[in-house]
Amino acid sequence: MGLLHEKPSSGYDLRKIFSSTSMGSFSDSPGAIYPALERLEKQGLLRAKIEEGSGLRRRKVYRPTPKGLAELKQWLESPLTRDLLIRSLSEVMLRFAFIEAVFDSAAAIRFLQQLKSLLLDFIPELKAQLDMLRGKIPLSGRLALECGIKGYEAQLEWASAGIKAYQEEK
Amino acid sequence: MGLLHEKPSSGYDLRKIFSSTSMGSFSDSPGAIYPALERLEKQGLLRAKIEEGSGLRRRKVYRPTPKGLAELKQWLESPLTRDLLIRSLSEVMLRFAFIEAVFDSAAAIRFLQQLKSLLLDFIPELKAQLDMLRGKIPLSGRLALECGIKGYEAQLEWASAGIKAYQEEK
DNA sequence: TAGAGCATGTAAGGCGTTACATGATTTC
DNA sequence: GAAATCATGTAACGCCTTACATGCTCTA
Repeated sequence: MGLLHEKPSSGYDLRKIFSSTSMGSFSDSPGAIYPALERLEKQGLLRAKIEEGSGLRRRKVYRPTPKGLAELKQWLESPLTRDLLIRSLSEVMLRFAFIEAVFDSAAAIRFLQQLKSLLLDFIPELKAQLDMLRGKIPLSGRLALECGIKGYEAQLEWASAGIKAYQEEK
Repeated sequence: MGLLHEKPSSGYDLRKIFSSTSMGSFSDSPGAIYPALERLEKQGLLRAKIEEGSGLRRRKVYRPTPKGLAELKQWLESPLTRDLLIRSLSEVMLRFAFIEAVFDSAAAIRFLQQLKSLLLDFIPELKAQLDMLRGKIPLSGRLALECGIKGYEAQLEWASAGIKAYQEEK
């Protein structure tokens, strides 16, 4: 939906995008894409338009309906939760990637600030867990937890830098 | 399989583990776990033993068969690829988490070294991509790519620190 | 004896995967 | 005219999700 809002496209276009860039690892298989587009059309979130003109074979170009755009906006605006951060960082980044095109840079800043405060709460808790576990678990377990913490710290720095970058842009 | 090698368990035990710790986000639903255990048993990778003794209700405790352990080892030993790193960091960390229990700390060091050399190749390429894209894509797109790079850099540092930690342990 | 927790399971529906099928158009 | 590429689809199969079902055991 985000991609189609930026540029109305056919299933084949989406396949090319998914197979060339490793977009959060979406499937580029036709058996996934075409039925999914049909489902979204049936739900009234997308509308297809058949293009014939340009000498090539017919293409079905999809674009979001007003209802679809509303759903997309709702998804982008839904509050970030710790749960989402743990289970699906890729979804968080996907939302960030589309937020500027659907709203504006102010919305992107708000998103980054939300992410930042979530991380500022979360990281100390993880460190506390790590301290409690010290000595009780094998080295590999401790290291794995540390890897997670380092990753979140890197994200925190990144979010701060991102906020600055947006503010300097203006 | 990794969990069952560390400690033979029932489906209920696994559900508790998956719901309490957020283990790479495995599903704790009975409709996922019980059929999966049955499939693995049918494939000859697990063997179930019914425990009755301790006054509680019957429990089916699963443990890997020799064939299952061999498969587990093969999975843990299969070479790390860039593709896996991009698509499923959680699988990489899962493998690391079990490698010490199934093999030994020397294997864990080898794993970290493999990860390190993969990252040393990969990070400069990502940076080159970022440079090429500079000015051509919206700020949010550039930032998203930067977030990925920072994450990989954090992992690289972590892997180096991990190797040191193992060497000091000895 | 009612309820909470232990423990295993089943059924319907949804969606992704792999693999195959089809036909149009461009290129050599 | 053969092969590659464009472009859309279908079918079988597998697995997960949600929700429901079952029955045992311990505690109040």
